[in-house]
Amino acid sequence: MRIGELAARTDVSVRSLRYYEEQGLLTSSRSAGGQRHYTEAEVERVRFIQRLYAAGLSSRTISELLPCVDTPSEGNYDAALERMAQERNRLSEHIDELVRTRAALDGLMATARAHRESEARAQGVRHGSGDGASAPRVLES
Amino acid sequence: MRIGELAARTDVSVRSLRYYEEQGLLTSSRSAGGQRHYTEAEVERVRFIQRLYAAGLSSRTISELLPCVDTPSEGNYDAALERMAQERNRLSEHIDELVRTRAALDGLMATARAHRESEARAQGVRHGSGDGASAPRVLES
DNA sequence: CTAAAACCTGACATGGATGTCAGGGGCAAG
DNA sequence: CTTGCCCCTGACATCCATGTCAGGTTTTAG
Repeated sequence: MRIGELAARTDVSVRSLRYYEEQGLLTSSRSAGGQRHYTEAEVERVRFIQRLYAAGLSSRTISELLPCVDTPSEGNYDAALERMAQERNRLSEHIDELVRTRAALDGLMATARAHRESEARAQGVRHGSGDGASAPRVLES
Repeated sequence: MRIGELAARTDVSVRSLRYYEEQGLLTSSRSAGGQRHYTEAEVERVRFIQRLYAAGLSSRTISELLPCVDTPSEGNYDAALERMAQERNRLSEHIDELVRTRAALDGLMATARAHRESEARAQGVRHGSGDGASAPRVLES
């Protein structure tokens, strides 16, 4: 398939696909006229690349990882494994942090709801300035 | 405390703290000479801001959320709640994606280990070209 | 054959958080 | 007062994935 179709099927812009190739993350065969051609396999590969990007890996890191996927050969196992383990850790930490943030957000929402309801209970209150209470303490880790 | 101390205690650069203020995420009182002064409360606030950044919220989004934390008043609850719910979803999706990516990484590592061992078993093999097997299929979602 | 659609390369633009530098004050200790 | 350290503003730099535009070629449909 040509680049446009790959782009459509992966929801990644044509621009980005060319960029991936520039960064050595993706390869293509070329037609006589110089146009890029891809096989089905590239669809998954692009999705995988996107996933790694979403995980916060830089294209340089990705390009260090992919050779191991491409051409498993003795040389790159150890280095790649270490690299992957390292990124796995980073990723886990990041996930934990996001989970904590989500919890904080939940706390914030709960507090907001509670405040809204207490305000609703005290009907006919003075408008516009709330109750003057200090900010809800939802910021702790 | 002055900005340098806040920076040290939150592990956020002085530059960034000023930037937060510029974006309306943080306020400070000023000394006669114009220097920023902060209270203890700001330490937690900065940490919270960092957390939201880490969760992928933009400073604009954060600044839409924080007023609710600061001055809970009728007007901003509904909007802020909706906003928070929305960001919570984004966050959850993001987390799921990262978890999937981590799983994919685990698969990759397992495959790499397996290959290394199978190569170790077949001792004295020709060096440098692996076994010519096609790339491990670890890319599925 | 021709026109439209898709592709090519190369270059410059963007956004967002942050780094960094310049030139000038504030403030405490000696 | 002076020295040293921290602070101020403003501006420009950087990184990185993408967007976008220009000018030209290839492919495909009619």
